[in-house]
Amino acid sequence: MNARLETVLGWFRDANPDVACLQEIKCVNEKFPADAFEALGYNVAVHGQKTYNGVALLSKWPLEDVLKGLPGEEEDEQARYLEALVSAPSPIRVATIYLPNGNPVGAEKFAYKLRWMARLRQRAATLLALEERVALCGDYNVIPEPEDCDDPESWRGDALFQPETRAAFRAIKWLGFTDAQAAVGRDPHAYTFWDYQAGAWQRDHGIRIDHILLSPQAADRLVDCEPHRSVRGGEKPSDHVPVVATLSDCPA
DNA sequence: ATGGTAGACCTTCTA
Repeated sequence: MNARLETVLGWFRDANPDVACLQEIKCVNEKFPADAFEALGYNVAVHGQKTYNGVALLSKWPLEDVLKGLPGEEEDEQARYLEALVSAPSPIRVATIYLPNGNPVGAEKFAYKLRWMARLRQRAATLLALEERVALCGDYNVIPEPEDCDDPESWRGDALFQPETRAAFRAIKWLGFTDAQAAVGRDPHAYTFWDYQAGAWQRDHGIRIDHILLSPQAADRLVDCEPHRSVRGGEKPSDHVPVVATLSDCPA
């Protein structure tokens, strides 16, 4: 996060999002550059962790009902989930999600990924029952369909593309959520991540793993959703690009 | 061909 602060701030000045979800900030709360975002007019909530993981939620509207950590496993100390109510005139409850990578398949990390996804499904069901506008946003580390990657065969053995992983993602979606990028007709499978290695960006060997899931009340307001692909070719890029959803104030 | 890069950090782990 701090290594790429200028890159991120540049994107914020251009895109000017009302709400933003960050993942993999890789720092404790005290080291998150909250003042830089506050200077741009954002309210900041951070659930940080040293070296690994860490998530943050930024909003031009006040944040209420802040929940840090995904419920359901008391001994889980990895900072991968933060949720808050964005108290705009049309409020929306937003979660920033850094779902476990899960590699290698067959080891404890993969079991942890599947447990984490089961817990996310529980939380998602609880949120749906509120019948509010809800957006679950972030790095899901899930390639939902073969069309969401350049070469499905090369991902066959990877935790991001296992049948169990994809089924767990569908199970969350089928509770009643809309995959915002898939729902808008234009480029539904456009990639959101290109590895730093082996010229993945230059060869367009990308994958779509960053998702925005919307409750029915939020999906009713969906106008557009697209990854900001061009930033991947910029200075000091992340290996992920922002996925931006536009919601209207009134039902479409 | 199991390669290659990046970040935070205790010189290795995670992705």
